[in-house]
Amino acid sequence: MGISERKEREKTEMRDLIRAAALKMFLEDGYAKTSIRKIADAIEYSPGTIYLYYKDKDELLYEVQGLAYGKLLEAFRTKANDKDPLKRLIQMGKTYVKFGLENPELYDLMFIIRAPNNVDETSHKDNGDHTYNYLTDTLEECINKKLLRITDLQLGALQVWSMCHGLVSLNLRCRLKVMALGEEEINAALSHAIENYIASVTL
Amino acid sequence: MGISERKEREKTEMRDLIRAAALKMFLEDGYAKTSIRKIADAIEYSPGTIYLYYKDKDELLYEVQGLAYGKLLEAFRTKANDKDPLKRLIQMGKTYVKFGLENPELYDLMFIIRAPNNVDETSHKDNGDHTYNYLTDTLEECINKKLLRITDLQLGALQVWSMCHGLVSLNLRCRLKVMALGEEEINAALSHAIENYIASVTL
DNA sequence: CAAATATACTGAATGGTGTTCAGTAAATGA
DNA sequence: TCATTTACTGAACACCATTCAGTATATTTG
Repeated sequence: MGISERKEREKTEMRDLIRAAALKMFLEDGYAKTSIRKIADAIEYSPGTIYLYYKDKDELLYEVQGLAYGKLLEAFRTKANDKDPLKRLIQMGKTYVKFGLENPELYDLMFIIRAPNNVDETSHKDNGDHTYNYLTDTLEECINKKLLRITDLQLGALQVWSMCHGLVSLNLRCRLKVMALGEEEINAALSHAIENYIASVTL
Repeated sequence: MGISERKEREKTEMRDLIRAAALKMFLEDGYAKTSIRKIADAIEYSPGTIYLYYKDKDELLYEVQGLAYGKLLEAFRTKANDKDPLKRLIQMGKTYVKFGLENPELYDLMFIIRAPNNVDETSHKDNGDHTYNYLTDTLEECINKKLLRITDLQLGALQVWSMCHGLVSLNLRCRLKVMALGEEEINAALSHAIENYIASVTL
């Protein structure tokens, strides 16, 4: 029976269509401002149809998060691949911050938005894990080669990630206003902060 | 004329009433889930009345942020006041993280929610500034006494704050799931991370 | 004191949101 | 050919922030 296979194909194609439209609109206008109605309009279907393919808006967010984690991983692979793990670590930090500042809406949905807690995890989790592992692998190499003041892998990863996320998210949410810096100065400060931090944990 | 003074008083009393109800409900249910209608219900006025005292929901958020910054400052003053600036810095870090984890909805509205950009700043800003200055003052003392690997005050403040905010916000948003730790372990990890970080920048 | 004005408040209405579901029309299977 | 399954629709539901004509009370003026 080729029919059921075709139906299967059409089903995943429809899911892809919805996901793609959602990604585009989430990127442009953000998750909150993108309504199911608008997505439905964009793909020329009725709002109800989307619910035949996705349980709710959260599940759609979850899928797009998977794509976004993949994009970040790709950025790491192309821009943070120095042989020297320490240099790679610095490249990673800068790539991460740059990624966040250049894709604010995407970063938002990846790490700032309240995560849906009603969705089963599949490929989404994989992409997230792979990206996180890219960090732990690099960090492990640094630790093994005794390049860092850091000795605990998990604790180190938590620190590096938190520092980078803190820099990006405080800036995206305009909470660095208290520092009374111009936009240029802020970007420079973020860059300096990440360099300076890695330097301070380097032996 | 005592009348206009009484009217003035009544006006600020009404603002206080609304602000207090909003604070309570924001704390319990979060900003997003607290509707103007619910606040109006709680104080037994109609929704329209709230708009006679606050321009919009954002302005209400802005006011409550002021209160929240004040609460954090109070926590610093009572729990992070060691004479030794280095010890004080560590106390501050721990106090900050504890504050965030114990008041998730408050922390949310202080540092994670999209800031309103349509509001004039007054006492809100003051509270935020004072809290930030508590950090820079402590850090400045550490730098002056040459206790830290940090030399630039602003850069140092940015780093310390970002690290703490990163730890809290990643955890509040359940993004530390990738680390596959239990709740107990996570809390310990956050505590360790902050200690370990300060230690690594200590001379 | 009475009339005019200013103030405080209401609640229905507007235009949005996510989500559901009875109904329809087309494709498939018997 | 007819019954059934499948895909889709769009109106309806219960919310949301915000506005504004209308009302009722309080104050000021003549």
